[in-house]
Amino acid sequence: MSVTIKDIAKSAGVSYSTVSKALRDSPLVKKPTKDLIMAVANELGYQPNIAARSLVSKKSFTIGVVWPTIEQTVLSKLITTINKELEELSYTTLISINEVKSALKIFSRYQVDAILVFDSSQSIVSSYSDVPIVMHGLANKQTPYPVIDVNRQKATYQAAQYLYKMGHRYISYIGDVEGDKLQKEKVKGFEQAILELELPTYSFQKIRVNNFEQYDGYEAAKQLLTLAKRPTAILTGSYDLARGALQAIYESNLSIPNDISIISYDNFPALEHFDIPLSTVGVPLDKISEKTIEILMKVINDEEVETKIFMEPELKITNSCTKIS
Amino acid sequence: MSVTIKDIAKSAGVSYSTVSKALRDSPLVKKPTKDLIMAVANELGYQPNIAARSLVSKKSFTIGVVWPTIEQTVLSKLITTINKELEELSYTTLISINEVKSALKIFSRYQVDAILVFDSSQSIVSSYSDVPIVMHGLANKQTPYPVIDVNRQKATYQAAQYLYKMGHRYISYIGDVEGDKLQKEKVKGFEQAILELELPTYSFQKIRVNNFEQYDGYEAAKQLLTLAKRPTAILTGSYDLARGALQAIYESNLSIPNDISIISYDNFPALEHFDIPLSTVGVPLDKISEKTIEILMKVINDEEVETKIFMEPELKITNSCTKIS
DNA sequence: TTGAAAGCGCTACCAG
DNA sequence: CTGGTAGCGCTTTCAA
Repeated sequence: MSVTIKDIAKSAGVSYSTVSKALRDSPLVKKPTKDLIMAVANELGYQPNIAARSLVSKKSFTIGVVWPTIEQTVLSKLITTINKELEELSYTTLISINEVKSALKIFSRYQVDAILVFDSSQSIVSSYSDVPIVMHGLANKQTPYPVIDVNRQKATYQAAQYLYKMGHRYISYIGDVEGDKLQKEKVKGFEQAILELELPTYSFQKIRVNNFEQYDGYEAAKQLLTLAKRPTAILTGSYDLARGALQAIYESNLSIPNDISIISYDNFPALEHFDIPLSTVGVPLDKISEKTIEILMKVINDEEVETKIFMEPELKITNSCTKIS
Repeated sequence: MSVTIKDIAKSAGVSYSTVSKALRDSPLVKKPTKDLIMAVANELGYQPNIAARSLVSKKSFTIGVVWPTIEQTVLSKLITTINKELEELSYTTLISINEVKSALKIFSRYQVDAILVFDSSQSIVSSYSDVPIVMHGLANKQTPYPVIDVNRQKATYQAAQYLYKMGHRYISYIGDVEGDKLQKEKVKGFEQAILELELPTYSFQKIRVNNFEQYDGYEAAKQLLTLAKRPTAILTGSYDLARGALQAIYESNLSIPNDISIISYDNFPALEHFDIPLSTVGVPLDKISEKTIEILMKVINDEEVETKIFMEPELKITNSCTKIS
């Protein structure tokens, strides 16, 4: 059997309610008593039983994260960041990779304080019990819980517009053109730019990739670079695709940005270790994470919170883009 | 408040101990009563409180998985598989991405039935409380808990020997030569083959890569293929590296296996969608998963279990290898 | 400042 | 077969 507060009480010669208070650092316990109890607890290797604690206090200081698609590494960075920040707020993060419905059930049974759902499949989430839910995904529907969404369309739109303003007229988009709604939004933004700029559609190009690995970006870019009229600028749908594209460009002995400009969707701080820092557009990872924590804390404390939270992308231009005449 | 068995009892007009029994499908409750209770529970959207349940029954039917390195996608496949199999045994899997020590603390506080640790850093894990631990990693030290290890050295050794037997005398290894112990084991197996075969060391080659992405394999293979005396066979340290290498080979207009043979370390069922199926060596994913579940169930049921479990690699040869004269 | 006691939601045992 | 009741480990009144 593991050691309980009763064991500590016996060992320290106090009542077990005093132990409980001491361990919670209550001001109702005298310093010496507290110290003694702490010492004994330490020595015995005491670990509080969360089950018992949350049973009475109705608080578990735990956030459940529903992440059915661990294969998607993009999220791993965000989840790691969120995990770290929650830890600093003395919250524990537990992750389930089950499908949304069953993961929700698990977490509600565990009486976590809140559930954070990552789900691009946009399935309707009906809440079990009364555990508050926060979701990452598309905020297009009316939901009973807050959804944090990133304005992907605006991001690619912004990037395309910027490239246009810099004089580019042959711009290619590399991304998952036939993908899920999240991906389609990015394509939409690109297309919107075409429309508004009233440019001939042939001057824009979409290259389809099947997934988001570096290699796909490499292949797509290679294909582009052999065109008779090769693009003067490339916009990629993800960081990994950009990495592949960069490689293809270097291999073709083209230089960035003189021969070709490049901007990538995604915005997290891993993007620095290139010869030329990559221009990016998207919501910075730390801002998403910060907002997520903020919303989580709000729902936990029963504060009012909007159900649709759109985050604005930021365009970060570096030397990977240049003006052409 | 969420609904409890007392609410159900009131609604169904029975005692709450009967409800408890009915929900656990006990034979001590008559079918009609059971049906009634089930119906009411369903209607009320009842979710059992795990905290309360495990508090009294000392069983949580939950396995805690410690996975501090989510970035490593190789593991994501294995963990997904294990998760699925545990689900079928009606066990719940909860994942923590915190560092080993703090994750162990969390899970022991949650009174999970067992903790599964994935840790290549080989840090010594001291058990909190009495939750049994099963580890994936290096089984070289004496530990108080079972460690499941894969004989990586034997795997690469086997592969190199096989290639030798097929007449190859110029064999290159692509992998993380300076990596952690897990990676070094693979290198060791390769080197062991060189030694035992008493071949001049120059006929073997190790190409160092920094991480395990497809692109690294691509680059490494490219480098190899431009050598004056290019290898007739390549052994890669991972699936992703192999994919990159394949690409480089195709681009050089070489054909597999006529111009070059290739074997990859890693052994899971994603390897089929190549033009030529890849030869592999390693412990099949499903066998690792199966063994893991077996050990977990044993430690949960307090059965005796060895502390060092070595799994034997399997060499699967396909058309990606051929004999040369 | 400390201790005693109630009770969180549930299981398990015993009585009927 | 069903109901009553003790108690899991803990927090939180209320008394002392």
